[in-house]
Amino acid sequence: MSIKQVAKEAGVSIATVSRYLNSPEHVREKTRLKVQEAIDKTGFSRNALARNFRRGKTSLVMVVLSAVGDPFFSGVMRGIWRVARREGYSILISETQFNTTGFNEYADMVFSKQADGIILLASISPFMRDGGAGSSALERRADGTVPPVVIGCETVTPELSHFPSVRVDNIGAAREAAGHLIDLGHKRIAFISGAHDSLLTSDRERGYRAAMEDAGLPVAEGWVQEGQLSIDGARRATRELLALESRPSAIFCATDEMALGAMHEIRAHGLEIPGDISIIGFDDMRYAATASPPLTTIAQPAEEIGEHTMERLCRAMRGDDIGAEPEVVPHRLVLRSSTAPPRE
Amino acid sequence: MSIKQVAKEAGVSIATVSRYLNSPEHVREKTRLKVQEAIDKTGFSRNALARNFRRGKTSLVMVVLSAVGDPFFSGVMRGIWRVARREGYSILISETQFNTTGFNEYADMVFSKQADGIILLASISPFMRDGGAGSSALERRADGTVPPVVIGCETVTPELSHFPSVRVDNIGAAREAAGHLIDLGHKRIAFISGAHDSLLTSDRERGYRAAMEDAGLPVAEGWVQEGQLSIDGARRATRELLALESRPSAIFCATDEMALGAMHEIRAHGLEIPGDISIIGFDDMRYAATASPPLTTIAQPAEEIGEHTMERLCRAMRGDDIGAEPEVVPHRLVLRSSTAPPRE
DNA sequence: CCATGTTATGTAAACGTTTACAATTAACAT
DNA sequence: ATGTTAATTGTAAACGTTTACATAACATGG
Repeated sequence: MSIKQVAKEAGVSIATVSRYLNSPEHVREKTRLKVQEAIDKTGFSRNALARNFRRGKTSLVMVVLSAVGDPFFSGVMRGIWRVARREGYSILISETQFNTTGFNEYADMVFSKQADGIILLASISPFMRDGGAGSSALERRADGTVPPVVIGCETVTPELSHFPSVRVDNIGAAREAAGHLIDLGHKRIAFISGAHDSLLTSDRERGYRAAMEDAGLPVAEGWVQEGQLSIDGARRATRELLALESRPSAIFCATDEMALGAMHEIRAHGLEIPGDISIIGFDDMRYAATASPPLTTIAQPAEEIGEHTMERLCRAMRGDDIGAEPEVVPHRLVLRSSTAPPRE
Repeated sequence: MSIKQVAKEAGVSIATVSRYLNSPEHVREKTRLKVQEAIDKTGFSRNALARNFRRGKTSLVMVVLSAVGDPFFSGVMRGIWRVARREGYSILISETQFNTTGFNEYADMVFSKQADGIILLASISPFMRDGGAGSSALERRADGTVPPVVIGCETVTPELSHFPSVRVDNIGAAREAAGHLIDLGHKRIAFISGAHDSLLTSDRERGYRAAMEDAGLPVAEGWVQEGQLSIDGARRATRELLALESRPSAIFCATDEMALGAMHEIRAHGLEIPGDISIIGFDDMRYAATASPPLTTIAQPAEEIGEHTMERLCRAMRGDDIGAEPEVVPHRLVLRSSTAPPRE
């Protein structure tokens, strides 16, 4: 079962077996054969627990996301996996969903050697939730050590700005999305954001507001609604929007997920898309194209984001200094059929 | 940094510190205070690597699924997480997507202590891909040890039938779905399956065929198409179906994902759903309700499946004998607007 | 104050690797 | 042969915990 048995079986020392496993080129052909034979015979498989312990690394990377089900994240994940596999890492996933795990609890994971590094894809609180077990990683950085963390596709709060990120230019992209509606001739444009504390959508809201301002258009009372990043939330938000006396002729949803909800609600009211109301989303997730009508949206290069994020993290884990600058990847406006000039 | 430093700082032995961490009730109040103080002062956080090594368990469970993005799986994951968190496990996720990792490579993960147990949500090959590094877990079972594995929502091949599963009655449910179409008066009913080697959908196909046979309806040449479990695959399959001279008036898709693709293709041909063609899916994933028209489908209790699977695995990891019987959870036909009586 | 039982703490071994260093062997030129 | 160097193998310590066992401290009742 253990290296020791194999050594005995092969008539060599445990060091030789270990070497055979780690650098076979350093053991003589003849010995190699003996050892391999012993391994086959004993059915040995090296204890990863002991190995990782001895080497002081877990070979695990923790990925924190808000919802596994999100089709956009799944693209990012695929990119992460690709390089993880190449670099010999396994991926540990944590969903923040309802619980309010703070940043420090994740940082602690690397200090307590549960993972070698962390990728943050979700908005998490930069502060620890009170009552934590006396561990405060953010402060412990005083030791000089910063846990290897990379933030993918997420706006960074000032407190977390020590860490690098890989993302799209959310403000610019949102500006472009709103700009598209403005170019079509829309004047009454609403915005469905995430939650008020979601960093993810706050930059997009900023872009929306900037575009409106640039065009000299007002953002009327009630035109910015929270959609909770969910389908149902977006339906509620849309209902509010449709009840407004200055009902918008176009809605910019901060995520495709919410756009789907909005479209559903609009149809439920017997209105047409894009005839009565235009809709534009953000993410270009898998189901955007099969929506009816197919959804106009901003595409993010999900896999690329994943790959770059993981690559950067790998460098950080190797000990390289990767700085704290955000890496901006290109977005793209994807024109489909959910947007059109306003009717009037 | 280590327990040793804390011990020195607190003026106690390392055993006491360890006990303080694992069973504080066994250390005197006064000592507890000293130790806690020392921990705070040194900023100690216990090395999980060493701990797991010593205890011989990883506290990790590997979940194998075909695609993270699948909204149905994400429901299952949520259930798994809930009990994982409660039982102190973290979740390692592996996506089979393109690579053909076989069962043995996963079984090896528990023998090599990379994970304590495995949950299989995807169809994987029961055999090892050749060229594996001399490890054959399936044979090593001769040692009497069976790695703790539970199969969720998946039909089991004979080779894997040593392992328990938690799933819906796929045959019965598919029968019900096809039956619904038959009850509506459809006679020409097509079926879009997964891949030919996908265990997932083969039972559903069986149910479909059984229902057709029961009703004395023929399954004409070309009425069963492979949709590759993907949107695009389903679009291609649907295209084939629409080109048939005996064009079906209803299509039963083995998954909602494919149903979305089918609907998209049908609309692209200028046909109406359910007017010209009825569609029924399977899974009741999140986006089924927001499709246009909302999709009639078979709902599976995703979270419940996840919970039960994980619970059973926990028992297995604890060493209990959990048998190999499948646990069948209830499904439910969800009537929405994508099905209607045939026009003629 | 002693005997006794209970509870708290310390000592030291163990878990299965990896790896620095020492020791041996092989290879080769003299 | 003999020395010199390089390649291979062995010895043993180390990694940070947990835990069985031994010991010490304390409390209780006589």
